[in-house]
Amino acid sequence: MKIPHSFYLSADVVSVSKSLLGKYLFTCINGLITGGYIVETEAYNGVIDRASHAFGNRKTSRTQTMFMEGGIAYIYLCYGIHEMLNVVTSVEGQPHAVLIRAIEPVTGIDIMQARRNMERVQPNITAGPGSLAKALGITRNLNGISLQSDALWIEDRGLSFTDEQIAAVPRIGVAYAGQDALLKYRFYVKDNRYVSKPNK
DNA sequence: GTTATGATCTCCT
DNA sequence: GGAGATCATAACG
Repeated sequence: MKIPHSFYLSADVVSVSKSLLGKYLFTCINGLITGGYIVETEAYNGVIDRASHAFGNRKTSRTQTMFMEGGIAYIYLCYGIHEMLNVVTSVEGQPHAVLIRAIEPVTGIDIMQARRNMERVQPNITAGPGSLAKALGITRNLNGISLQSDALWIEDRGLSFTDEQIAAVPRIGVAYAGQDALLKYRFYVKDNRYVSKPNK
């Protein structure tokens, strides 16, 4: 059921980002399984992408996870508050990653609701990378974990979308990246309630 | 050692 | 529509 390791070794992070739409993402934290299918992603295209932490081949203790072989998770803290989940792709030495921005919840919705302190289930329970990580119980101690593990993994259950159902637009929150901020590296399923709203 | 800032979200007006 | 939260990271001295 888990997507094979070879899937993540593709050199084309943009097409992997697109392919991940409709795939099922799960976590098992403290024995609690939560997950759903991915409806929004963004591609971070290695050393030539100004929006990427690894731009210019910048190797630091934080970014070393991105330089490892694909098929693992890159998780980091942003704005001092939010954990972000990325899927590392391509071969060792190529710091490509896909930011998972939103899922449509399927499994363990009550658990996600409790983690988010929400009285009612609303679409924004898993819309946006920070919310998504919180709902799934993802923290930095999962940084570098294999996607073949039993704590964090992605499955293919046969769901997929056509090009007409997928929108490609510029990424969110990367205005500092100059020209690269214009690249259409954000992909989402049109008309899905769980896609994050652009914050402005 | 110090400082500026961010792949964001929530609450307030 | 806008500001505050809150801290690891990276660049600089």
